[in-house]
Amino acid sequence: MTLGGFHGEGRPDKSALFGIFHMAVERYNPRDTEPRWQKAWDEARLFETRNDDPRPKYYVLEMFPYPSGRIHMGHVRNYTMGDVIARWRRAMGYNVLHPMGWDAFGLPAENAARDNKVNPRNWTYANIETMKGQLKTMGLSLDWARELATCDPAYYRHQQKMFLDFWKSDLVERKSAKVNWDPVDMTVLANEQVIDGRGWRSGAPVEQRDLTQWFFKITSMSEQLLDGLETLERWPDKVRTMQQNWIGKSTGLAFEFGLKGAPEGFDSLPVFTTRADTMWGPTFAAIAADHPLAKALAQDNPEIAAFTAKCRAIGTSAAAIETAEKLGYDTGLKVTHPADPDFELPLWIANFVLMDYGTGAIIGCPAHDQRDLDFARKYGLPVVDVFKPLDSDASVGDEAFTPAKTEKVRYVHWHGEPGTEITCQEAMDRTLALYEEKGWGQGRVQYRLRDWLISRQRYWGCPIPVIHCDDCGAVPVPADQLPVELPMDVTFDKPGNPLDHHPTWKHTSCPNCGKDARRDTDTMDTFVDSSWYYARFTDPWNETEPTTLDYVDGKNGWLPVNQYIGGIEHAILHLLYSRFFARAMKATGHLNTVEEPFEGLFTQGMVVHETYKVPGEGFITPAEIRIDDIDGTRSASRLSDGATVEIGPIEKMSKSKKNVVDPDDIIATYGADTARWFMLSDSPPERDVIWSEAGVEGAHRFVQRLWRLVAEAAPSIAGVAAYPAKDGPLSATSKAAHKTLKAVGEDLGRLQFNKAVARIYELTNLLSRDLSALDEKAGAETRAALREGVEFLVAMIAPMMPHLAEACWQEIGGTGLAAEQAWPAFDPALVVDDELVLPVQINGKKRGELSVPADAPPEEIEAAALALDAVRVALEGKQPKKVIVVPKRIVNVVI
RNA sequence: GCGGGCGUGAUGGAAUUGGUAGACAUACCGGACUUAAAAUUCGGAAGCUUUGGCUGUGCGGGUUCGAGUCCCGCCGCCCGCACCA
Repeated sequence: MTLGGFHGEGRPDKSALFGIFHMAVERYNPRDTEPRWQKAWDEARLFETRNDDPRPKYYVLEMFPYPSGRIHMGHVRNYTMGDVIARWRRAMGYNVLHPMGWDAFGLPAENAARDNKVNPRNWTYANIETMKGQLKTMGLSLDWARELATCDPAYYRHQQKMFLDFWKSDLVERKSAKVNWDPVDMTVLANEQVIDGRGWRSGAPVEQRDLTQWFFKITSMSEQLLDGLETLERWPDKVRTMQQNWIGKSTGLAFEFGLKGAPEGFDSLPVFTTRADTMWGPTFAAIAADHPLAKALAQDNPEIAAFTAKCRAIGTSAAAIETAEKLGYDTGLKVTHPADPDFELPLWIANFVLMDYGTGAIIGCPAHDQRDLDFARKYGLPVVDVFKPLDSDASVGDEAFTPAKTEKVRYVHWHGEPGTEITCQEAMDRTLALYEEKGWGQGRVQYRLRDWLISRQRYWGCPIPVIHCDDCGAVPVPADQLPVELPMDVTFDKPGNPLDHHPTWKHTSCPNCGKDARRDTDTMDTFVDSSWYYARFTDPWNETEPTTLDYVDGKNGWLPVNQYIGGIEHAILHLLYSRFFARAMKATGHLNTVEEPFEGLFTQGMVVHETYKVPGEGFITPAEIRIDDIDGTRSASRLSDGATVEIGPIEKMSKSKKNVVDPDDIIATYGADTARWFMLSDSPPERDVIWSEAGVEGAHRFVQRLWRLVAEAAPSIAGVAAYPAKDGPLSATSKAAHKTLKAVGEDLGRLQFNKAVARIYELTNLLSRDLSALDEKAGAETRAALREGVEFLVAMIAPMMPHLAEACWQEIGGTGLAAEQAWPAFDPALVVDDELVLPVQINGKKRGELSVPADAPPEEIEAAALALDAVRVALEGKQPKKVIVVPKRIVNVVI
């Protein structure tokens, strides 16, 4: 299972050397040819895109990488898919924008700086250099002239400007809030970056802290972000659903309880409920442990203080929440119902009420809410049925009655006539109308989405361009002082924020009053950087503005991105932030019209690989082992000493499992085309692909086979004009070629690369039979038809295996570069069959076949089917009950 | 718990959206070539079978002339969200 071996040197194999079969054709040697073609593309500047090109535009973008050091197989898969689309659209006549850049800010650079005493900037740029070199070996058709790095002041100066513009437009806010603190990364995190109560990078349980921080007011666009999802027809439903859930819209009734005996300043208690129809069934009210009223009560009641402390101690982790029992503390206070001041309820503090959602206070209606019921049963609170099923008079036991809102029920305890049978929705609507009319409450829309916390107590990020003055407060850095650049002389030897530790950087004067003042030492969340890079690519040369309105969107502009490709892990984070940013940029004049930045989104699956373990020692890499397969039983051993190796489960490639395959090794051994072809074959692109040595070998065999096929045929078809065979023995081949061309185009349009690959295999199998029969005696028509077939094949592989396509194109004497050739047009007349083979069924089971002209009338087909031997035998001279003829599909004789 | 997706040979997966199930590939087996292997090339292969067929797309029903595909009920796996009032 070594990656080196016999392929590497590209020496011709023996059969070719001795000319056993056809003329001697040397093995295709990608290591030699691929760099040559890459150079040819560069010199021809084929992939540099002009903004003023009049052809229709197509913008293909893959999520740009974090410069971690080296590219991995996930990048190879992602960028191969994007490149296929880019090259194919180019061949279709579009002016294609296909740029690449670097998501270059982030914590790993700081960790590297701390551990290896290097500057984060130098570390980052060194990684960019390496990875750019790796991407170049993949043969991607990228416009490197537009390359950008988010850590470049030339980029982040515009981000600082937009931050200030957003602030002016009331889209930014500095506020004190309970925030997520990651104790390992020593910074705050946005809600979206906390997964199961842990930091998304560090995995450490986050703590809640009250801090004053900068927020983007993404909640001001909740409704637009939700509505916009409807328009994203070329997004996966899964991602749309996830965003919908994240925004979490709910509609209901907002009202206020009256408060009796509460501390000074607490006259009423605002509450939100989605079940207005249950307003006559509550038996208690409850507030969160962090509710201001609970805090006030805790101040002079040690028991309450102890209880609220206990609630907080349970923590926020998923496991803790799942096992947590409902806990409550009766405050002794009473609340009064908005519709009837004499209707009093006890006020509890309960651990299952969240301060983050709604108002942090609930109305407890046990009969129709499971949580409330559990709580009521535990503390012996009454349970009052508001409505019952139509067919039963039973009261609620230990299971709350929570029918769908559209279900009709019988209301027994509400403001209307008892016994009314209506749907819950109807009852809610009526209650809401009544409450609004009487002034007891109002309809309200509630969202789960929180504002986007962007402050990070880190060094390697975009500085927040704000100066804090004791007299003037937070003051924007004046435009002529932008960018606020990061200092280079920083140390990472003590924990915390290096910008804060820097001896001089933060000290400045107030732009307003001139007094001594301090710079904001926080930097922006790196998701801010990636929220607008797609717009910057449209004119990265603009020094004065983030975008150039003529080019960014609108009539002659690029946005929205026509096809965006990346991992599902950004379903909420990056994609939601970017959608917000586009709207904010439009609101501040940095975009003309576009609100949705990504018209088409594709989320590709992961690259996974078997894991290997030496018992007692741990994981080892695929390169260190060999696999033996004896009668279908696979076993593995270590190359160095023959030790037994356990073959473990297939998992996402990761350093810790050591199941990674280095793209450099693969490209050095097999070439970029093999790696690209393998990534596109077999697995549907949205699913995980299992990287296997056998699979790569198979892909490589096809590269060699196709090359041999074309090279051997070249002398016979070079200089021949391509023309399809309309009749004769080759007409079937020509038809297959045109059909394949049509189908592959359709597959590529839907990003179904695996299907396109399978069709190309089929055509190759067909052509190889015809080509091996080709000799000097072949007629002009045969040569023309085969020439066309080969040309189609080259055109179809060109987006996927661009180097091999160039080599083949050159071999058959094509002019110019394959990368510049137009996608061929199929002949509509050749993709329809004039003779069809119809399956003939008897009672739904296939019993024969029938060859008929495509335009044969159904009666004729029926007659022919009935004349078949198999049918005649089955009929035994009787009449069929029914004969179904589905044109171009099937005949079914029912007996 | 809620929401979404999936279940097809040894394996990855096709199946024109209700019309020949298993395309194509991987692995495997056999022939040719070779001293031998690799490479190449040709061929085989869902299962059972009394050779006429029968069974077969997680399981059980249903609709239909016809179901991998649609409907109902289960089972299993994956993903997302979750004490969201």
